[in-house]
Amino acid sequence: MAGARRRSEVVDTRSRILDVAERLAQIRGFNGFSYADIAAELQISKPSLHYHFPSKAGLGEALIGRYATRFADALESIDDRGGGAASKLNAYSKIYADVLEEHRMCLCGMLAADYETLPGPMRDAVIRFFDANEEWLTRVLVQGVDEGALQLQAPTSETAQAIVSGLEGALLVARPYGDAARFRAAAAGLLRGLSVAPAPESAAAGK
Amino acid sequence: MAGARRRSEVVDTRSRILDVAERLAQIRGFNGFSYADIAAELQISKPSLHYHFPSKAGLGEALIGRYATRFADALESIDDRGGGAASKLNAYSKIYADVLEEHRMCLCGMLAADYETLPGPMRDAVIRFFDANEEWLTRVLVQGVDEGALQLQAPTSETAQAIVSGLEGALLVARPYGDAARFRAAAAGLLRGLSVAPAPESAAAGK
DNA sequence: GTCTATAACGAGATAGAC
DNA sequence: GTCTATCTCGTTATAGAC
Repeated sequence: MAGARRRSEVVDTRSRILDVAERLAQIRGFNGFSYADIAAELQISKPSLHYHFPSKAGLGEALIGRYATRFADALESIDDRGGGAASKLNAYSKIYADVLEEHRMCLCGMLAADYETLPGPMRDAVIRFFDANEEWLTRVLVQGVDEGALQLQAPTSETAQAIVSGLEGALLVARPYGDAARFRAAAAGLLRGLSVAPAPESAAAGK
Repeated sequence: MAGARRRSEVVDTRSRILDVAERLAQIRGFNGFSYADIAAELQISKPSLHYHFPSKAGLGEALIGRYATRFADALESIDDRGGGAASKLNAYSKIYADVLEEHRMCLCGMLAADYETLPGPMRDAVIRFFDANEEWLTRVLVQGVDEGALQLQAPTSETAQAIVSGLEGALLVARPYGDAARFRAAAAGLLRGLSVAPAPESAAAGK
């Protein structure tokens, strides 16, 4: 029976720590929050945090790991839903829009800004996050080209890179303005011009 | 004769402080460097820095002010050089490429990430920087449309916003990879697809 | 203008009791 | 697992001599 009912609370303390740390990291950057901030919000002591995450570097690794897993799940769920490449790209863009809705930056976009100050393992995980996004996008773009739904203006992998960085930049700049419309305009223009050159028959649909 | 020959040194101490602080802010973020870092690099004491810039918030304001002025000068210089809208947009993109060459992020792109932690005056200055960039880009896009050299796929001001955020994002993501080609690919794809839809006669040039 | 010395605070982290 | 108490260090900033 030892360990029979781990995680019996409604939400795990470890998870609640990660939730708070994640939000703070997305809003203030990895160097913009402290154990004291998390402790105050969860009303526990700093040493309790250190019990769960001995070092902030380790906390940071756990943060990216969970975020990347959740992101990968979201991409898998888009695939499972089926549909054309254009609708998948719109769903992809919506993930970013939802992040902005909470007045957050993408965690890994924020960590890309903090990159020079991050411990090695966190750096590697940030790179892996972008790589995974680009691989998924590349698959979707190839599907779109095969379907005849997309006409790319540049090599597939470069287009994937431009989409990732374009959406990250749209988040980065829109957030100070607190303007979701700003993000939508940049994202729509990006997808339209860069890759979602719709097949002629749907060109005037405008939806 | 008092004040007859201010700034007699080869380079002003104040300017040298700003130079070092600027580079550190662009690479590590505004919360990622300290007075001690600047002092060590210039081999002067921390209180000497405080003589020139009593508070870090003031230093930050001076940082953005000088950066924005220099940026505006660069844009004016592009205008003075004359040429078509497409070549102006390429020159604009090159400003960003040159920043990446020094392994830096755009100062205001970095400060956009740090935005929530910045003092009010710095926030305002960051917004003004993006506004000024978009105003200049809007003028260039209008020129390009008038010339018949550009065909926009979205309203002019939205296209300008997408260019700024697209280039900022391309810097943000390319920097961790240490890959200038990554930036060039994203920037080229962005300009081509978003606005620099070249007039039919130059479409196949590919230079 | 630049220095030494120091204040005042917040950071990440540990010891050890409960 | 959580706590109080504490450590050590780095941070911005000031006092006051030169």
